[in-house]
Amino acid sequence: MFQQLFKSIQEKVLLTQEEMELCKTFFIPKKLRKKQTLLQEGDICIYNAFIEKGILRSFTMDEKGNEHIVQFAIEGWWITDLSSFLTNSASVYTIEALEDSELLLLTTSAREALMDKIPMFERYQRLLLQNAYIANQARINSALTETAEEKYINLANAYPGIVKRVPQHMIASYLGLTPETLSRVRKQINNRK
Amino acid sequence: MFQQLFKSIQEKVLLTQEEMELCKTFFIPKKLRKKQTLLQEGDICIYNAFIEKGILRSFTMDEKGNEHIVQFAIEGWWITDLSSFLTNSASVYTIEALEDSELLLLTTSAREALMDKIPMFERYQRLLLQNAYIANQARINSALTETAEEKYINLANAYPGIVKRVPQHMIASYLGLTPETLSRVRKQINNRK
DNA sequence: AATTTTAATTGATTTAGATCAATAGCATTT
DNA sequence: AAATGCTATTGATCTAAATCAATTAAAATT
Repeated sequence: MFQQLFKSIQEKVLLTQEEMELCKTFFIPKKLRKKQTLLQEGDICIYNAFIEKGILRSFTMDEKGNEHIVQFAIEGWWITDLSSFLTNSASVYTIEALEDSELLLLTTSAREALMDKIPMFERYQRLLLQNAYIANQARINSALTETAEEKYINLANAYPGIVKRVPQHMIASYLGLTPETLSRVRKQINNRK
Repeated sequence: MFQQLFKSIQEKVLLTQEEMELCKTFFIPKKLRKKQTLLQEGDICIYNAFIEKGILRSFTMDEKGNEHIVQFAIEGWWITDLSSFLTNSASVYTIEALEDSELLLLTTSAREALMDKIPMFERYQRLLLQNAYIANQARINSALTETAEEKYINLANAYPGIVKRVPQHMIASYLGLTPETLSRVRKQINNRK
């Protein structure tokens, strides 16, 4: 149940055996079936979720009913609406399982208690945030500078696991393209090969 | 010299008088005149910069010579190329002063030493990263969902200080628009008033 | 296996914003 | 105050991607 989590932690910091045991007590295991949600838009996000197995997405819905995917997350990654989670404000995102998934949930208070009791856990959280920050900067830069085709090719190279696992129209949504445009982009790429 | 920095820190965590004195010894003061750079694309970013006074931007240059502004930062904010800073890799961004500016610089090793000696400084860094992460998520969502006009109006509301202080074509660049488009968007908004 | 639902493709048309080009408005420098 | 270099505006045209619409393909459900 905790394999992926401790693998993720140990890649970044060193915990003692006792700290790892203590750590376990703060998480709430949770299974989600495909299409079930961890968070509904408008609700307050009370969990920071680590994914042991499966894949989830977070997305917004605009006035016209179009979904915009803000994040995908697979095994070994964390997902939450950080803004809602940290400030107890209504969430603008919905978080949904795209496959049957197994999660380890951390409430705000459990997260803070863990960081107070295990300083290396706070470091782990900071290192995760640093990586997420870098990834988001790269995504902003991509949105500002790349064509539809470049966006798709770069995503497929950087995260082949996600592109293979997720319906194509969701990849389009993540890239800020329509499904039709992504279909044509892919056709173009194949024609050239 | 350290007013803004300690104001920023104290908004997030509590340091003792001794910790604050210790803290000061790790920073390198630096003045930049308008148009001078803190970092050139291709160089390794060895500083994390806190801005006591002034305003800076980080940007990339594409093959056609177009600049794309990734970040603005004013008094009380931090700026760096986090990816280059943390991994000692060549920077893809240039960081430049838009006005005469006063900075406090932290090298990688100084930052790590500070975090080891003052746990609350690590917490401060984590809290900064959390806010930056939330802001970047919002910006990604904006790029995916908003029209040119919405992007401009929302930026002007969220950061009036920056929009007033920076040339219009740089605001356009930050929003992923051409200067011509932003000029027309502004005209439209004014015509309606 | 048949039916319903959901996803992807293809074509025709539209549109938001980009590009190209010229002009006008400011600041700075001489 | 003339000249130089930025900055913003305005108009004409172009284009990448969106939208609308229909068809085909693949999953999921009965």
